[in-house]
Amino acid sequence: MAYRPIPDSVAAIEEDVLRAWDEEDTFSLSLAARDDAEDFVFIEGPPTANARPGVHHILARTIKDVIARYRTMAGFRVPRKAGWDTQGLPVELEAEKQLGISGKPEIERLGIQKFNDVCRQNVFKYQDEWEKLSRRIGYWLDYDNPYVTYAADFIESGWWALAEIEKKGLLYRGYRVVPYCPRCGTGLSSHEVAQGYKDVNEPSVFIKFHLIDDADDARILSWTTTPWTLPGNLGLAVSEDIVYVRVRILEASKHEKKPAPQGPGGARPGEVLILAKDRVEAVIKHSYEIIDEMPGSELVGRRYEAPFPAAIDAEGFDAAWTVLAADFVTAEDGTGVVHTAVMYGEDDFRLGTAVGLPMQHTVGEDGRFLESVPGGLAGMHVKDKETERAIREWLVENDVLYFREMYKHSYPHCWRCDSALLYMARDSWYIRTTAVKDRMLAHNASIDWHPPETGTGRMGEWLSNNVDWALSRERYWGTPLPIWVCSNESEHRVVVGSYEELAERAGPLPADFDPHRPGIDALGWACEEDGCGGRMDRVPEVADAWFDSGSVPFAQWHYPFENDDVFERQFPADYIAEGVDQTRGWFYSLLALSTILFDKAPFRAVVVNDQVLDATGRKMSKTRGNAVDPWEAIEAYGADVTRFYFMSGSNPWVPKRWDPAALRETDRKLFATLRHTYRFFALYAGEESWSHTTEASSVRERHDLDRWILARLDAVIDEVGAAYDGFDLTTAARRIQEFAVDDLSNWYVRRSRDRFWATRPDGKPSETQDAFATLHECLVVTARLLAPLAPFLSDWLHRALTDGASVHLADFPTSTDRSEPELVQAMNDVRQLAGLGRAAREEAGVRTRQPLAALHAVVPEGRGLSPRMAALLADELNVKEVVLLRESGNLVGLSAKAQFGTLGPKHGARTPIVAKALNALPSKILERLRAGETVAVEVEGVEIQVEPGDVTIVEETQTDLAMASGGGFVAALDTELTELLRQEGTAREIVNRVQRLRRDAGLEVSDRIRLGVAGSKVVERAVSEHTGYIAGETLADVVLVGEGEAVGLDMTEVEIDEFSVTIGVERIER
RNA sequence: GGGCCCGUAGCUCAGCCUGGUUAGAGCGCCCGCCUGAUAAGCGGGAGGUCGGUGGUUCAAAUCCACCCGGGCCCA
Repeated sequence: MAYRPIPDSVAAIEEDVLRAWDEEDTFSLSLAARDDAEDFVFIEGPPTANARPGVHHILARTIKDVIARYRTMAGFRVPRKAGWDTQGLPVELEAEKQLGISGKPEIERLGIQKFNDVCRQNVFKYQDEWEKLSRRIGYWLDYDNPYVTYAADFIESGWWALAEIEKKGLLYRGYRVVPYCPRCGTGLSSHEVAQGYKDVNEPSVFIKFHLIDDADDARILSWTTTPWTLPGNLGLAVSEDIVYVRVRILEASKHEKKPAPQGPGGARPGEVLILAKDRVEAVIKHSYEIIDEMPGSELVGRRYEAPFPAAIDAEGFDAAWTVLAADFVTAEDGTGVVHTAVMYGEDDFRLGTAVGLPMQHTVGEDGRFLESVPGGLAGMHVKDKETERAIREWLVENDVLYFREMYKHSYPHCWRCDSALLYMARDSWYIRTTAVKDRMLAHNASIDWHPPETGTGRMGEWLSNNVDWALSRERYWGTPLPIWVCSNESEHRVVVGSYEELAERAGPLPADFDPHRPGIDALGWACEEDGCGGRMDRVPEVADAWFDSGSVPFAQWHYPFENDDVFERQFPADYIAEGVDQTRGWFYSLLALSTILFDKAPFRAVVVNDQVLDATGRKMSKTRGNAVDPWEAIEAYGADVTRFYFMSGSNPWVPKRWDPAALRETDRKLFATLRHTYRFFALYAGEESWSHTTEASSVRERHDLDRWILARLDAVIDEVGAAYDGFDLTTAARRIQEFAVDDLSNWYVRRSRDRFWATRPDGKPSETQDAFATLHECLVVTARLLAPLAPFLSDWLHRALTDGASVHLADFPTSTDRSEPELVQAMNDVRQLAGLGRAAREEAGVRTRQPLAALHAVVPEGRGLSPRMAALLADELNVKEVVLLRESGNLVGLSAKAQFGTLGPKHGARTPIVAKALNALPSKILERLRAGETVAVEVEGVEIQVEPGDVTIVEETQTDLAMASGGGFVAALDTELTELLRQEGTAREIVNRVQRLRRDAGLEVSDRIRLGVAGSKVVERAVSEHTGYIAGETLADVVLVGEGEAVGLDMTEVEIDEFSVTIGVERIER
């Protein structure tokens, strides 16, 4: 049969394969083929379909795909449901942008219904693009039946989960300080905050709080990096254990070169300031004297003047504007006195609750100061530059600013809209994840993390500092919280766990019920508590979108309302794979919900990938304009190459630089080699009319090269299988590449070339069938090994080699018992010697085409070189014979290399001296050691027993032959040229020139020719002596030597060394 | 301030867990070779204080401590 010619272009190959997949629906077939098999469960982490996929998504999706394809081939059924994350802030932001509005008031003015309609339409704005890219890179997923987080079924499962959480008493409403985005108008969960830390340089201020009724008229000095919280100040926290001092400002500045204070504010000579003793040096900019020292406890209870007196009505709160004791205060930064704004800090809020401070806001939901705030600040946005200036002016006017300086720190920003977050006390719904912290830690420890340190470190550390999950979002497009609360008594509440339950209470629902706002907001009923008479209304919030993604394991099946059996089978998942940024994102939300609802780890294994950086190692970002378009990459290099590059370059969890040079290299190295190897195979299988239905001899009877490459193949099958099993895709990729390039192409095919044509020049019968059968098997198996990583070329090759069967429907190869350790070792030795022999040739300046008489070789002790191996080596190096120096008895001396591993424990500090002595041992003693004797040797006056294992003995040679050595091997070439050798060399040169002429003339490899050669006597004699050889190599039926003979041939002049030769090649028509 | 990762040749990375003699690949560069796969392939060479300092040890890229630089994540 004829094997298909392989297209030159990668794109053509990949398009061929894509077409085949579409036509036969290979993905479905691959699932159907495993219908009765055990499930290997994968969950697709849902991408948000409201942004274009980037090149890093190829990395993440490749990992997912490789493992799924491998497990399928290994005998599992691996269903892969696509999924889309469709709710939450990102979608709302996109809608706002499209509608040209911004912020909650404008949304409500427009109407929630209209707004949510736009959200819904926008969700799949980029879905096509995601699907297109995913298909093109060969990421197999069931895109026809995806789970969609906004679907009513999906949301109902979420409701069920929340009702369960309520039943367990883990759902509560709390007034807590949360990171709040004033632009989005919602609090963020801790794992969202985790996404948005940025380094900022902001003003921090040292404030003088004027004590009331103080003998020195002293001011307590406090420090804050958030001046906007000062109007909300209600207390000053000190530590009872820290020592505080009163310092009096003297006239001169302490820092002569840099007179302080900088900027406005400052302190007048004679003014008395109070702060922690340890902070004086760092904080006080003037020269000063310490006039008193006291523990913080002495300050507690003192009253001071409010910096913004009217901002808060503290009538009836005795603790307001007093010094308070708190255990969170340290003297490590600031002044050892912490300004406390009850509503704007977690510690502050806790302290305020404890001592009874008023809970009043000075900042509104929109991030602007309320009317009560003096100084013209009302209505100003707290984070604006002008606001900062206005606050500063107020502080200066009221003589409370001591010092202002820029302070660099990292501060959380909204991960979507980039606004600086404000810590604000908000009413919010929580899941009490802290109640299951230990269980989460235990489950996390059971997960097979790749790499492990992400599990133990990043995730583990995070979990041990777990805080309750702030679940609610005061937004519009999301899973509505199914919580109905009584208008009379907030303790009367119902968490609705299904639409059926809702219908029972609120009346029948339409068939196509949509649970989204605002429709759901209108549903209510009379409070069911006896005699209450209140009305049950839904709380206005929606759920954090992470709640949706965390619900995927059950909600994708609409569990528990249907598909119980599927869910049971598919939970927990066997593996997931996402970016490291999901540690506190999806990985966490999965773990939290799974622990609360099922007390199980939601996935058994996870492969974490890091980012893809640009070529210079910087993060890719749209704003920087250094993001690589995934389509460009695929057009330039193909999907296989891109996938393989990501997998083979380094482990997925190492940050990667996008390296076009490495991509090209990947193509040239592995993929081009495979294409060439196939082309070679197909060409000669065609010439020799071989097909894989041809009977070959049993492996035992085959040539050394065949048995060797098959032994290697088996070893590689085991290594690659084990690597895939262990999620070690990088090792799998590298092992395959080494085999395909180094072993198969660069040695097996290279050494076997002439075994692929039946008419061998030497006239001996060849084992062509065996060679074809062996190469065919190697190619088929390599395709299968490679299939998960490079699904395109592997499938193309597999189909071409096996009558059209897709590689993705094949089983993963298993090794058979064909290992031949001695043969593999011997072949390694030969390859070592071949390398050294080439080096020796280069040393001697003798080209390989010139035959030489002999190679004198040394192999490491205990190893030999069979005649067949020697012949192989002789052929490779173009020498007449290979002589083992040991056997020829020539030129061999011995030298020793001390083995530190065994010597060290025996000789301790004397090891280096002993080693030196042993390395100098004479051959006579080494002979005895080699024979297995233990020998007594004197080292610096001390006799030691040297055992055979203490040294490695290497054979050495003293020779004037061209030689190279290394690793216990020596290759020495006899470079003396006899007349015969010269002639033969010339004959080979002629062959080489003729082959070039054949190719230049566009001849087929099997075309027969008439050959004419003319030149000097030396050349003509060489040709005459080797006519048979030349004819055989060049497929010349007729060889005409000499000017007079080669008449009628079109002669070309070529150079061979110093001779000029004319050669004529003419195809013989048959 | 804390957690995790990384720092080895001009570049991209192995090796480190389990210490052992002259630290390996690939790319790039220089030189050479081969070619019945050929806009390929092979070999050789130059190139490294293994981020720094200290420690443990007969012996440290490897183990420990501290520091420096980079990244990610948090406070």
